[in-house]
Amino acid sequence: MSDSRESSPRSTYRHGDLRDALVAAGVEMAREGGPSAVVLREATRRAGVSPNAAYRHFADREALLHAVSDVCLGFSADRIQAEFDAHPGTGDLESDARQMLRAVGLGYIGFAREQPGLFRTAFTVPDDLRRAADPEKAGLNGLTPFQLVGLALDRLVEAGLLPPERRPNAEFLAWATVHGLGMLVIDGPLRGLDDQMVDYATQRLLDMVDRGL
Amino acid sequence: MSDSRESSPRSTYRHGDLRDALVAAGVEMAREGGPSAVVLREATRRAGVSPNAAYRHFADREALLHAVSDVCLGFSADRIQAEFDAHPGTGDLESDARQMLRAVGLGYIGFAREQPGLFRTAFTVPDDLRRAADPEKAGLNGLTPFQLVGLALDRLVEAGLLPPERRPNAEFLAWATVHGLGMLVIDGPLRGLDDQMVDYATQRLLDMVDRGL
DNA sequence: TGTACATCAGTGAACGCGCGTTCACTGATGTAC
DNA sequence: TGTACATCAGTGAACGCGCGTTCACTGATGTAC
Repeated sequence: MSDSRESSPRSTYRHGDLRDALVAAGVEMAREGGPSAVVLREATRRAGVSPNAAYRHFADREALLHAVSDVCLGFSADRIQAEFDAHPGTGDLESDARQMLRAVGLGYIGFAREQPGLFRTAFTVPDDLRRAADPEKAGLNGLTPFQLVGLALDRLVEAGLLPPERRPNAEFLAWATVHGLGMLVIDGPLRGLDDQMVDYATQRLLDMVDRGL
Repeated sequence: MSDSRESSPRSTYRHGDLRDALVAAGVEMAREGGPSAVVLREATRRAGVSPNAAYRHFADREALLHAVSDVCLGFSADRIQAEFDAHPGTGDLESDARQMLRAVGLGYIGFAREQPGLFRTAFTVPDDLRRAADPEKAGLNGLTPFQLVGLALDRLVEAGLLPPERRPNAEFLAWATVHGLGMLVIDGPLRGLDDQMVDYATQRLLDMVDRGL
């Protein structure tokens, strides 16, 4: 303490929670530029740590990216949940079930539009690792987006609006639909579309799913 | 000719069609790794030319990527057209119209699965340029994928299967649907899915569109 | 309570790499006379 | 048909950059005695 050696303060030494700090930095980079913007060196820079320190916590860049991607997936689940909460049930089984599915779609596309970088990071996995859609990549409520869609579909079956024999794997259909619009709008040829037009397309898309499922 | 100076052969000098050679090289790179794999230096290398030679034909890397992307879009149109041709009309207006829309979907998803790199290059534009879906990014038949969807939808209207008031902008809906499945399957969380399962999901997705449009 | 020691999260420097882009240039080609 | 010349598609070398990753290390911390 009163030792007067010139050693620098080293306030960052023994960081405490470097792993989380790196992931948090990675998420910010993902927010700004999607998965390819998640750069290991930059993450350490933002965490105030030397580049190689990251290797204490991640095998390589890929491992960091996966961790970041999982967080993003959780965020998307939260966004969908928020849309649920904004549309409380009326008590009518049928309309509530349909509202719930719409809420999933709205939340999903909302997330894509509001956080395109995080969206792309959550839903495009890097080259080789093929992982299922299940581990603990959940939101605050403990559910993944995939499970939230499933929940909504279950309600539709309960309400008698979806024939039970069409229930299995129906997640893929609903999911693909909103995913496609999200992608086209944030990253594809539909980029120029103004907000109003996207709102409109979203509604019509959800109508189509409603009718077509 | 008989000049015995030691000057190297320079067979590549005055290339002849360097622009096309660079685009072709770019397409091959895109095929292997998507848009981010389209690397200017590598393109010149494959064309047997010095790196800066590219700047005679493209303002920068971005410009090359756009040219490559346009070619990919044309390829996708060709693939859709091939699916058309594989399902010749029976004469029945209704079923032909429906078959045609299905063919667009099948061709689109087929292209995504068979050529994921080209698919991603065709349908994800780089960061800033927001361009409409129209210039001469067409296939051999002179039509863009977007226009092909439109054609199929027009037939549905003619056949009385799609109410005219729902026709405007219906391209977005059909497009988003197949685009989403394509993306999820080649690049997203549905990557692990085996071919059979993807076929099945595709059919059900097209059923849904058929019913829901 | 004090001391010796093993652990291991961080440091600092360096590596090789491939990228996009710019520079001043050269020499094959097409055109005007 | 032959010659002078402008054009411009290519060369070759170099730049600065930021990346991922590896190396040998150091010193704060927790634990055993």
